[in-house]
Amino acid sequence: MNFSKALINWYHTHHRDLPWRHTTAAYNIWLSEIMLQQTQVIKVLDYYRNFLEKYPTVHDLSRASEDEVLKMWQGLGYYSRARNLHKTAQTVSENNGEFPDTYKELKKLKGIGDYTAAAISSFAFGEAQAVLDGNVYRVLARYLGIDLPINSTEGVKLFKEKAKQLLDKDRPADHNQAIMEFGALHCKPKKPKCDSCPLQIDCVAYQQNKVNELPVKLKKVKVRKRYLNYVILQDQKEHFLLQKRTEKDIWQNMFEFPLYESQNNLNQATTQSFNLTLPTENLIRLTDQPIKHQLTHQSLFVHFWKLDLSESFKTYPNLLEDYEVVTKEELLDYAVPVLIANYIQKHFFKG
DNA sequence: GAATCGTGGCC
DNA sequence: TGGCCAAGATT
Repeated sequence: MNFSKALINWYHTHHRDLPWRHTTAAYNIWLSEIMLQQTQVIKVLDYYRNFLEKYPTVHDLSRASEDEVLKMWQGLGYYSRARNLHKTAQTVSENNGEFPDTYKELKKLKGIGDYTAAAISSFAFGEAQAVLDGNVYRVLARYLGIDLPINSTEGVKLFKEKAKQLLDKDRPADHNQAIMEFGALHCKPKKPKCDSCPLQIDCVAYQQNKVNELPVKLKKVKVRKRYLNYVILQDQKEHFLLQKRTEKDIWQNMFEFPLYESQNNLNQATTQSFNLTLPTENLIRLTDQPIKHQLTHQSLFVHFWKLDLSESFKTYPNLLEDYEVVTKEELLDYAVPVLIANYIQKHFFKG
């Protein structure tokens, strides 16, 4: 039995029942694939359901505001996906709501790269394009015994060739689903189930006892440390200040409290530290130890501070130009990083 | 083309 | 615990 047939046979017996596998609608497939990028299936389920409920069609999504889409995406991470999703929804909506039906045209849309174009074109339109995601890299590296780093230029080129060669061009959708599911459930990163593997006999890594050494991946993660200070500014009317992150940085277009980024952990601060045009007053630090928040390339050490004004924010009109003034309840309507969402919950709603 | 973009679970 | 990993794309 050849590679693809063995995988498809395995898939018929072992695949998970996932909601986006019950449809060939390009909109649904696209939505699920964007969400699944660098994200585990289990985490996507709720978001996928919520999005489809709120935005049944691509037109509904296109008419939403980016702020609302980001709020819906909150917690899923890699927020550029949400911004690109929104942008592509508008592009497609203007095209009568019809997605391009070829790999080549799909790739022109924001947020759709090699993998996603292959996934949509094969799942929704039956085009013979081989997907190449983390699962496929792992399965192919082991099955073929390839030790070229999967994230090197040469490696990517070779794996693309191999994936294309092995694709069952008569059943591209089944083949793609099968190889990814097989990688996710059977040929796992750790403790792969080689003992019951349908590919065991032909698997180079298994035969050479190199399963745990493949795939090879270059690690080049230099993590930088950042020290963030957020001040929870409350006025006499129990209003709070938020601002939108607009720089090309983490959490672009999401909201946060007034921020002062320092060079080290801060023991004391004033309103001047935060560039706030208020009478200089010392702030009270709410956090004893900084909250550590780990991103892929950054370690964040975050302190929260507070200052209760005895006046209204309206006393300081220039503040209103730079910040959103919101009530405690309205804080929950803004898309904020998980770190801040957690602190809001803890500080305002659980004591 | 290397660097960058979140978050949570796992061991 | 800290590094690795998860249906990658963009610049």
